[in-house]
Amino acid sequence: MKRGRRSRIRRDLRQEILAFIARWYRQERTYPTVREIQKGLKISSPSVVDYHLRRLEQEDLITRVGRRSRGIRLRRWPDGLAPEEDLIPIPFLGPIAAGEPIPHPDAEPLGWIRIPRPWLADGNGLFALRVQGDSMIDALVGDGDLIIVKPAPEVEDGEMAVVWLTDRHETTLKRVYREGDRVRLQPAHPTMSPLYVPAEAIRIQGKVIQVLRNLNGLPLPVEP
Amino acid sequence: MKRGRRSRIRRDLRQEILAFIARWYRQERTYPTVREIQKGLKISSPSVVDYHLRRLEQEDLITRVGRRSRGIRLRRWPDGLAPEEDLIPIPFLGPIAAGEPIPHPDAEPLGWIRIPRPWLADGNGLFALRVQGDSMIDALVGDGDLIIVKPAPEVEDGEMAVVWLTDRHETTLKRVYREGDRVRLQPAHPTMSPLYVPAEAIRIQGKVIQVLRNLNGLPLPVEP
DNA sequence: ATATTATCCGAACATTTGTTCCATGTCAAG
DNA sequence: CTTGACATGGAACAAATGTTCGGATAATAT
Repeated sequence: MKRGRRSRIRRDLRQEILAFIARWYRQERTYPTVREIQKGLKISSPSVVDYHLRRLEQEDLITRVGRRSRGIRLRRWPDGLAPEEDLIPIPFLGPIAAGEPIPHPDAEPLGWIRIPRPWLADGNGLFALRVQGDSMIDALVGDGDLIIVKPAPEVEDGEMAVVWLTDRHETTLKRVYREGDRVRLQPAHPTMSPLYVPAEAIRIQGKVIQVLRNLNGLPLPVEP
Repeated sequence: MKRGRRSRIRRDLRQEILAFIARWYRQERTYPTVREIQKGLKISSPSVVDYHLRRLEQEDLITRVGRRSRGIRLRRWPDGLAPEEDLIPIPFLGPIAAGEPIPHPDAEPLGWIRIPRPWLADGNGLFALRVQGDSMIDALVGDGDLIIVKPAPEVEDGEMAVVWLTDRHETTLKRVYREGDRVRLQPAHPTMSPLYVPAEAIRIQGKVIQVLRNLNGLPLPVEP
């Protein structure tokens, strides 16, 4: 057995291989062969690749189907390398009614609703709530509507916000305008008159960035 | 050369192969090998498959990448075998304002908006309109909202419909209730009072099955 | 009928690809 | 240092896969 100079052990070769598979899939929409991985990562022998693939399989990160060519399948996507999804899952945190504060954003989601990516500038941190009752009707939000909320302690003047009124123990949706030491809460409905409250009597919970409503009976589906 | 009994020529074998590739891809998310096609369609020799694959390539229905295994790629999906898309394109027909009738459903679309499949019972025949102005505000539909409409000459009692008022030359959204020879048009807003008109003074244009609203400035994107 | 074209068939060849074997090297713990 | 787990290297085998070739048959045009 010949032995040239050994290259040093690559401590994270396993992760490199995983990432390579993911990148390959993203570009080619198919999985690489053992030898394509070998060449792509300049590994000296297919047996090394095979060795790591077995390990990855033990760790449940990939599966291999039989002896078929290109039989590698990713079970989990390495961070940041998941293929671009068209639909972004937003956690659904439950109903929201006038008399109750909104659920904590980190609460265990009751389900997920998937929103087309182009509809959202950034899906991060968003959550969805189902509106109960007509209390937000002057924000043009009716019973059963689904709202997508971005948590935020403050909002720009004029933005539609989820507001918790500390003294009334009420949640509402209003456009918020700061006016000195008080705040004007303006309904979306043009003929409704605004509400003025002291600045310390409200807590901004977040911005409403989207309202979704289905009219034909069934509400927008939330997947478990 | 031996010669057993020949099987009759399969006149549409080429199409069968194409369909087989599509089915295989739908299920496996990868492309079949020549011999997998051969076995799947009970073809006597891989050369027959190869022969048809060349033809399909000439017809620009598939591509083949080099000598790589599983190197077939579909260029067009045979009818009815396209993979299930998560997003259904709905034609966007333009703005709708109080004073104008809605565009004809068959009009040339100005763009497309893609709606998640689970949100729609059936995407067939639907179209999207952008609401202009506040004239439909008592249906909880505001300026800039996008509505998804299913064309229909009639609606069930209580359904939200796009209604053309023939004498006023106005388009509105209302819930429709038949009451003898007149019709009650009920706003979605609970405090607004209904409008009563003679049955012949309205034209039902369709049902509103969805309302979509983006609050953070940008309207829901319509792709050209 | 004859000619022409399209299709099929079996076999074999040439690569590609998955897999195994065994020797050897690397590294950290004891 | 010794040990053991982990990792690498080279080679070869076996199976799979893509491809070619010559000839046959079937369908269609002339």
